[in-house]
Amino acid sequence: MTKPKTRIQERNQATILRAGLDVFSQYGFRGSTIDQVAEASGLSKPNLLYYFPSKEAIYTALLSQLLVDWLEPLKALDPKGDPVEELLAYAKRKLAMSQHFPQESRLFANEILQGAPHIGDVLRGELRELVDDTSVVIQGWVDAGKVKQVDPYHLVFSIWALTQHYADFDVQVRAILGDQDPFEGAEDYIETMIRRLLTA
Amino acid sequence: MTKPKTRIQERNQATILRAGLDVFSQYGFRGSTIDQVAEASGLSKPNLLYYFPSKEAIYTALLSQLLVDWLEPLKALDPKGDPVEELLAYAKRKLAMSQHFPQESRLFANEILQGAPHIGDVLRGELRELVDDTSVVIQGWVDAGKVKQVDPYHLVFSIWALTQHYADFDVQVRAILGDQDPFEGAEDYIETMIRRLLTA
DNA sequence: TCTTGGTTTGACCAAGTGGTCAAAACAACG
DNA sequence: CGTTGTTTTGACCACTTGGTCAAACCAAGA
Repeated sequence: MTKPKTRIQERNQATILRAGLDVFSQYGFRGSTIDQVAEASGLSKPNLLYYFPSKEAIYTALLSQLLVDWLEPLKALDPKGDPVEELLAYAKRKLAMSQHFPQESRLFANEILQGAPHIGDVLRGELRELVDDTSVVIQGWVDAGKVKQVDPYHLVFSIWALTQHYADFDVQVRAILGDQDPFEGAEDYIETMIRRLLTA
Repeated sequence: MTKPKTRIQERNQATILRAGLDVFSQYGFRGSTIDQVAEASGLSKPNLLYYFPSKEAIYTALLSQLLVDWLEPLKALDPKGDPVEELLAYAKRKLAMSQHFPQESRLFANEILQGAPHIGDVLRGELRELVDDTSVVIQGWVDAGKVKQVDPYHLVFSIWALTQHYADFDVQVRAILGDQDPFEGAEDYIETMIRRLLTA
């Protein structure tokens, strides 16, 4: 059994994780320093290392929490629901995550860009199984004639790509759109794209 | 006038840039070290610094070359061509770049993820103008009824997202697809997606 | 009050970092 | 061969980095 945490522990660990997310999501694991995280969290470096044993511990704590949130929406896809609406709901949920938790998206992107050294196993294990299962469901919809012919795997990839792009490439998107909010247009666009892709 | 380069300079600078691409594309600017680049290029660190004055000089040299290659395909879009075929050709070209030059794509992704500190000006300047121009062309096609109603900006974003995803998230895509080559399915999928989006 | 256990910090360390420099090694040409 | 300009390197430096540690601080209960 794990020992109960004091309120101070609870608060400081949360503070550190938030600060770590700020820093790691921007610079990646190697490009970030403990001092940056300490600075961002308002704690001294030794104090920070009192709550987490190492830089890596902060990073992996963030990543494992992230993976839970990340896989959850795909699990929520209901095989018995209306195919197009289910996939649309999934895409919208992913887009909302890009809008409201862009740092999580960028943290993930950084990890993948660097070759997924910390989560390669999860990708080849849990994630792969989950996408395999989802693909079976989608293929079922295709075979039943409920949606047009489409490769299930690449469909999933495309939803990821389209939605995460607005978080990961936020700077670029805003540089081009200027003052305009990207996410309004994005939601309509993605809905249109998916509907035209899947319905006759 | 710039002084002519010797053959050795030519060769070593090219070697260094290739090595720099390997390293920077994986770890980003801050996460990479001169020693890594030196190691990867087979040169000693002082020797490397004989050809480039600093780590940043290598990085910016790579970035500026990259930006040229990056913007070029969009410029090649022909307003007088067939709309769907033009956009398909653009997407395919971008996908081919993801396939054959994934490191360039990841270098760019890293730079953007970190907030584009070195190329923010280019994004807000040259890139924005280019996309503005392209959007006018696409909107013209829409108004002329040559393609279905679609937001030109988000259409461009979606082509970027779909194609670059296969380079930037290569590890993840391959973790899910296993031995299967991602790019075969990707090309068909993207073509289908764009056709269904744009044609009745 | 004193004690106890969690909390915070200044000082420190070894390794890694970007970068310099003088000297050595080399290439090319008269 | 000797000279001259280019290339390469070992040694070095100041600073940063991840991490340690003993000591100080503090909160709460006996």
